[in-house]
Amino acid sequence: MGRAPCCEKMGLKKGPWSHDEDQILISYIQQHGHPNWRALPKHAGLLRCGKSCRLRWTNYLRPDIKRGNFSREEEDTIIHLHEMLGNRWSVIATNLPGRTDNEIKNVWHTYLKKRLESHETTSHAPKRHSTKSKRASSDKNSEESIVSQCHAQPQLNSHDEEQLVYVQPSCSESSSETETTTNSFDVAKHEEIKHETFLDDSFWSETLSGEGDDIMESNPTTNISSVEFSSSPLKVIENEDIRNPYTDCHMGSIDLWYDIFTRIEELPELPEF
DNA sequence: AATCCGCACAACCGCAGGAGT
DNA sequence: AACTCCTGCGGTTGTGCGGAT
Repeated sequence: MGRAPCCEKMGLKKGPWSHDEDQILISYIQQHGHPNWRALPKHAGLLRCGKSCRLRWTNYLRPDIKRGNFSREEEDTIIHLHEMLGNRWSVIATNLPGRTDNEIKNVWHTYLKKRLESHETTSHAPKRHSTKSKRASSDKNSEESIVSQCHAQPQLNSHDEEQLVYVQPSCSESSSETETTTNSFDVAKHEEIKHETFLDDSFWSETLSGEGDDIMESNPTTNISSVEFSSSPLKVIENEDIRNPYTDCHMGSIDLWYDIFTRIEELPELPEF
C-alpha cells in the first residue's frame, strides 16, 4: 500500500493550537464540513497539515466531545474492553460516547494501567482527574470557550454514564437510530459479543465516515451542531432508555465477564476481521 | 524560594489499509 | 495488478502544572 507522503513540512506550523486557529478550523468545518482533510487547511487558510487539523478536530474541537472526569463505570468499561480487545482504542472509544481514542489511551497509560498493576480494584481510586484540567483553568479556559461555541448541547453531566450503551459510536456525526437501538447487548452469547464488537468497529467507521460527509456535502451550509445533535446517539439512548450493561451490572458481572473470557479462549480460532 | 519529579494530556509520527485510478 | 492518495489508528513525545522535597 502506498503511503501518503508526509505533509510538506515547509512552512507548516506545529505544536499547540492557538485560539485563532481553533476558530478558523471550527468555522470552516461548520460551513464546509471536512470532505478532504488534506485540502482543508489550505482552503481554510491554516498553516497546518490535514492530519493535524483532523486530530485537533476529532480529539478536541468536535462538538460531541465529552469533557470532564471519567466515571467509575467508564473506567471499568475501559478495563473490561481492554482485556477483551487489547490496545484497540478506537473500538473501545466507540463504546464510550463522547470519549476519544486518544483520551482513553492517555487515561489507560497514565492511570488505569497502574491501577490494574497495583490491583487496586476497589472503590477509591488514586488521586486523579480531580481536576481533569490542570491546564484547563488557565489556558484551556479560552479553548473551552471556543469549543463551547459549537456545543449546541449542554455539557454531559454525571448521569451520562447511565446512558452508556455497549455498541455505540463515539462520534455523533452520524448515526442510525435503528442501528443503534437494535444493537442490543446479549452478554450471554459470547459469539454475538464478538460479532457485535468487531462488526461495530467496521460498521460504525464506515457509517460515520460516509454519512457524516454526506451530510456535510449535501448541506454545506447546514449548521454542524444542528446536524449532529439531531441524530445524537445520546439523545436516542435517552429516549429509548437503553442501559449500559456495564452500568446495570458491571460490578456484579465480574463472574459474567470471567465466563465470557474463558469461553472465548475455548474457541479454537478467532475469525479474522 | 528554588528545584525536582510525576502526572495529565495535547499533539506528532509512522504505519496500515481502503478507495480510486 | 499496480500505483497513488487519503484517512484512521496506535505508539510515543513534548509541555505545562501541581505537589513534594
